[in-house]
Amino acid sequence: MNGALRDAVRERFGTQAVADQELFVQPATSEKFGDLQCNVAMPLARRLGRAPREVAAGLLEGIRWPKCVERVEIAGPGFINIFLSEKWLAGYCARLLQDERCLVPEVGAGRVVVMDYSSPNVAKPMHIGHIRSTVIGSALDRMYRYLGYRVIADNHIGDWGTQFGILILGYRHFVDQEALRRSPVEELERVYAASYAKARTDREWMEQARRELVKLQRADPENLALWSRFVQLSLQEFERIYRRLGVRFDLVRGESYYRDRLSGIVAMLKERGLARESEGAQVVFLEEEGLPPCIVQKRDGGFNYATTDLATIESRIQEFSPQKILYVTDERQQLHFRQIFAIARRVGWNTELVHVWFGLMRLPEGTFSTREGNVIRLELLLDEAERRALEIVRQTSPSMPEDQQEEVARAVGIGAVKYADLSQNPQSTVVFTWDKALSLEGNSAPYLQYTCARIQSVLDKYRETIGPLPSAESLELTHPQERRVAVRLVRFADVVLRSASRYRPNLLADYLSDLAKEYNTFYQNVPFLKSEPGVRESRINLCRATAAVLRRGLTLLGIETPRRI
RNA sequence: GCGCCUGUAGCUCAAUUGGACAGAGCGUCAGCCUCCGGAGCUGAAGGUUGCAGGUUCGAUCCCUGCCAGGCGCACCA
Repeated sequence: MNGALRDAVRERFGTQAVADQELFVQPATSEKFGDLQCNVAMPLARRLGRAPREVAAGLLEGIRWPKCVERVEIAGPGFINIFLSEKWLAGYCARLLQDERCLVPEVGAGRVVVMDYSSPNVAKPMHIGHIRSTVIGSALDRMYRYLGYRVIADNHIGDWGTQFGILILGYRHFVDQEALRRSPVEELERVYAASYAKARTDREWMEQARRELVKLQRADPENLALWSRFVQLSLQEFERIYRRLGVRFDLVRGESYYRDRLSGIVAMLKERGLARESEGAQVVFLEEEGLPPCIVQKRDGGFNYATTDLATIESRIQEFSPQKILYVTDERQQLHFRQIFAIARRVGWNTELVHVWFGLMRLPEGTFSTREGNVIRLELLLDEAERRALEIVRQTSPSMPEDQQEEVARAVGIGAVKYADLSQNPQSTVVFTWDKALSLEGNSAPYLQYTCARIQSVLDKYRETIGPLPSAESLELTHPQERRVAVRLVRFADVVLRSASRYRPNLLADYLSDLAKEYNTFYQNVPFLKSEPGVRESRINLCRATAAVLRRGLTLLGIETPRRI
């Protein structure tokens, strides 16, 4: 359809008239304006100095529409309203029902994208601040994979750096082995905090920590063994959380993985005249880009995160030749990545680098920090989510066996936590409250899961009382509400594409809740199991198609859909 | 001081990057047949999109200036 319009524009107004990327058709803003609309006539009219309606009329004259178009109207100042053929809509839903992929095209086939998300620090428990990167990153990961991209999800954990000197020293003096066995990461964090506090007032202690760090960097066996143990303990705990969240990485390469490349990066930057000495450090100046200078080697000869990130890019390009590398981090790193990307461009690395940033998570009383002691551990949040969900499941499904209740509570609770984050614009700041994070009503995961379970139940009932599910071909739209559902099903593929290409899972979440709402209206107001044979089968198929899209959509967001909830 | 972001219904959030009378959920109010799962459905009330200008057929969106808040700005990541 876009093609037909674009061709018509080119033919009548010249090839320069519109850019390739320009959006031509979009969902209509109201159903009285049809199913789709095209607004291209108005900007075009301005450029041509003609009346918009006249341009629209000229555009439509003799245009060769695809067969899905029933009729077209010009309205208002020059809107082109497109009405889809009912028969085509029904046919599309029938095809969607028979297609494993819900007719979502594999636009990413043959393309590679590296994704960098979650990335917690070793020796610190994951807290609620980590959830956005993990959940948003994981949703984008799933969407890109589904679109046919080869995705390499790399958990770039903070496992190297100055903090390990302090930690090793603290470990030697303060560790409580019993506590370490009980709750390893919690204990490591305590040890680190104690050592850090001492270092701030005690110069000698600070100096010792620095020596421990140097020993580690020179591969002293004892310190290396300790470091490696800290990493292992932390990874085990992270893994436990990832399992609960259904998050999986292809690689877990911490910063340490790139440590042997760091001096090479700096040497390369110097050689190309990009880095030069300033105040004892090696610095890349980025005046042309309007950015502040970026330090790539400290005065003491040590490297910092900028160096590591550059080395990481180099390594990823060499190993995977990705078209794109995605970083999902909070907004505070915007400047840092703009610097890194600018340097990468100067070096000549032409992989597309994208910083997908999201707003900070805060508490009502302000920013949280380890030092303030007001962090909320991620595991605690997940526990609470499941607990609240279980309470409700027990109320609403008292006859369900206990282990199934728990299983449902898990899916619902975790789903609610994820959905709370995924359903809003990533870039907005989140003020954390328990009730918001664990919302189980309104526009929430359980509403969508409930809708899926209801459809499942309808299908079960059909098989029980009528027979095997009907052939997928029989699908007709005989009620206006069916049409509303069908129009939305048709949009699914576009929504997935748009949501992925704009790095906005909330666009998909919005769509799913809209679809579920239309379906529930249908469910509530239009009989189907009790309607006449024929119509009944058609409506059952519409239910099935809806379920397929809801399930697929939720899976892309990383949310489970239990058969019953 | 410079830069990035945010400000939308009482509350929590949308709005397909300039489109048609700004939409949902929660809360409030009024309803839903011995009927497929009531975690549901139908309806009502609720708005000067922070403020003031500008650009044009048209602005929550773009430009300028204010106000309020968040974040960042050379050796932490």
